[in-house]
Amino acid sequence: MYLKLLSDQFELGITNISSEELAELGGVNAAKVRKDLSYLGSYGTRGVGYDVEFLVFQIKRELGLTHEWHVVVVGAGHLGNALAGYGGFGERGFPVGGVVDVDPAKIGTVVGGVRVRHLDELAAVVHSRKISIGVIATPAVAAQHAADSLVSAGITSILNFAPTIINTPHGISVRKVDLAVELQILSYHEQRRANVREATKLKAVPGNGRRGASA
Amino acid sequence: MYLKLLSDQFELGITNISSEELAELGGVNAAKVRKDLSYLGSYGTRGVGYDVEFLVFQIKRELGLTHEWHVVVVGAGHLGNALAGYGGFGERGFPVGGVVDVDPAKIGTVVGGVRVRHLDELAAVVHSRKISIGVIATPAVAAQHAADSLVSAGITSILNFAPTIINTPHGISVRKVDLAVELQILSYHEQRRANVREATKLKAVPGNGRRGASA
DNA sequence: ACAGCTTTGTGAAACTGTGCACAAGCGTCG
DNA sequence: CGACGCTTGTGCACAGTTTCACAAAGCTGT
Ligand SMILES: NC(=O)c1ccc[n+]([C@@H]2O[C@H](COP(=O)([O-])OP(=O)(O)OC[C@H]3O[C@@H](n4cnc5c(N)ncnc54)[C@H](O)[C@@H]3O)[C@@H](O)[C@H]2O)c1
Ligand SMILES: NC(=O)c1ccc[n+]([C@@H]2O[C@H](COP(=O)([O-])OP(=O)(O)OC[C@H]3O[C@@H](n4cnc5c(N)ncnc54)[C@H](O)[C@@H]3O)[C@@H](O)[C@H]2O)c1
Repeated sequence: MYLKLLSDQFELGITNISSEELAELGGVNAAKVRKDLSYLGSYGTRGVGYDVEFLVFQIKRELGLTHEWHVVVVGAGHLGNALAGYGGFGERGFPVGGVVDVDPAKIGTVVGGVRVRHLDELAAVVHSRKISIGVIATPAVAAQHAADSLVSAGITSILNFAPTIINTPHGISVRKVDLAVELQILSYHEQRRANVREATKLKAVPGNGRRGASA
Repeated sequence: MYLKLLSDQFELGITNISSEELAELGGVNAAKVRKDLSYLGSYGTRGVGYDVEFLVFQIKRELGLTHEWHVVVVGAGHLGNALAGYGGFGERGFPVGGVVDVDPAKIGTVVGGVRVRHLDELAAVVHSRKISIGVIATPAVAAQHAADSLVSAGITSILNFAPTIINTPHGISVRKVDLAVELQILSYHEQRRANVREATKLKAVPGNGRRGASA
């Protein structure tokens, strides 16, 4: 978040920023900002603030963003297309270095300037570009297979969009983006707003008379 | 997460589950599972476990998923199309109840069975279906405008895909999905794996000799 | 009816994260 | 060149979360 905010500020011509201002932009506490940034090193100047450009560099260094990370997308369907065709990743340092699928109708088509290749060629795609991050955009049933293929091909980080938990060997980083979960969190808040009266009792008296219903 | 896991288990014909098993599926601690579930009420049976179907119902009730929540998508571009055309939301209780855009070329086209309407008609779309959740899939520069339009139309929850922080009045729930951030987290782990030697010093001696560079 | 086994529900402890408050350090200005 | 104002960096306290550990409770078989 800090990286995004600071990059945006830098674009606007801001060269220096205080923890107070940065906290305001990010909607967090200023002390937290300072503590977070202190993990990078002691790069602020007392009485002045932080040098925006320098801080951007330091955060990028810490996150490993000093060079680009090509990613490979598995599944060239709706989502795979949107992802590959989306320039935003390249801008943020993650160009799409390959797209694979199993559907003969998809193979050979070009999405986002990249030709779709067969899943069997995944290892070749990965090695040719030294790719270490894979994105799963296949249906849920194929997600585990996709993950296994990625791991065999030498991928060590996976971003999973399929709404299923995938199993990977130890040492592989996996992150899951589940849009339905995001919506559920929103619906929970909506629900809460709808009946504030009952909600206040939530933690105090959770069993609200329905106790025996499980019998 | 529990809802998803339990629903999946129920589909597989599992009618009863212990906190131990559920913890295993979710990759968390069994005591945590029990404490989490205890907030819903005391619905387990000692010596036996939890009734899967009943627990699914209880979680749905708590999350406000006893009825469907229609959502409105703002922006009918790549992402808006993928979202509207994606049946997964409807299945999980969030059917797309409307799509709006400002591009005349997009308006009138049909995505995922829904006709794209003009942003000006947002309030009408929202009221006709009693929609309270809006999804922003516009370019970053238009995200704030989209948010303002949603709020004026009466929306109280927003899911934002644009890589920018939006300002909303108090009382509006906002969640942000930033895919670049997910990739950055993965690249951080990759980075760590690449140089474990230096990484061990990270917290102890953060300023590794580059201190003066900001001057 | 009761022993033995299993699993929940939950205090208490351990751990992690957040925020306050202030000394230390830097820049500026008279 | 020293006083003053501003902002960082961090010790400490508080808050929240996770885990442990065990009594309570249900089920099965005798
Ligand atoms: N479309 C969305 O907006 C959206 C949103 C959230 C989550 N998702 C999830 O993303 C995934 C993809 O969604 P989609 O709408 O793009 O689906 P889709 O059906 O349009 O595309 C899936 C693609 O995966 C390919 N595929 C199938 N098995 C494969 C395998 N073993 N290896 C490689 N490729 C394989 C198919 O040929 C197809 O091209 C799904 O799991 C979905 O739940 C999609
Ligand atoms: N495509 C992806 O895979 C992807 C991934 C992550 C994030 N995003 C983000 O999602 C957003 C949309 O991406 P996209 O690829 O679909 O872009 P896109 O350009 O394909 O679509 C944007 C759509 O929004 C419409 N629009 C513009 N201003 C509007 C306004 N004020 N009100 C309503 N509609 C408006 C445009 O007419 C267009 O149809 C962007 O902010 C992007 O950063 C996209």
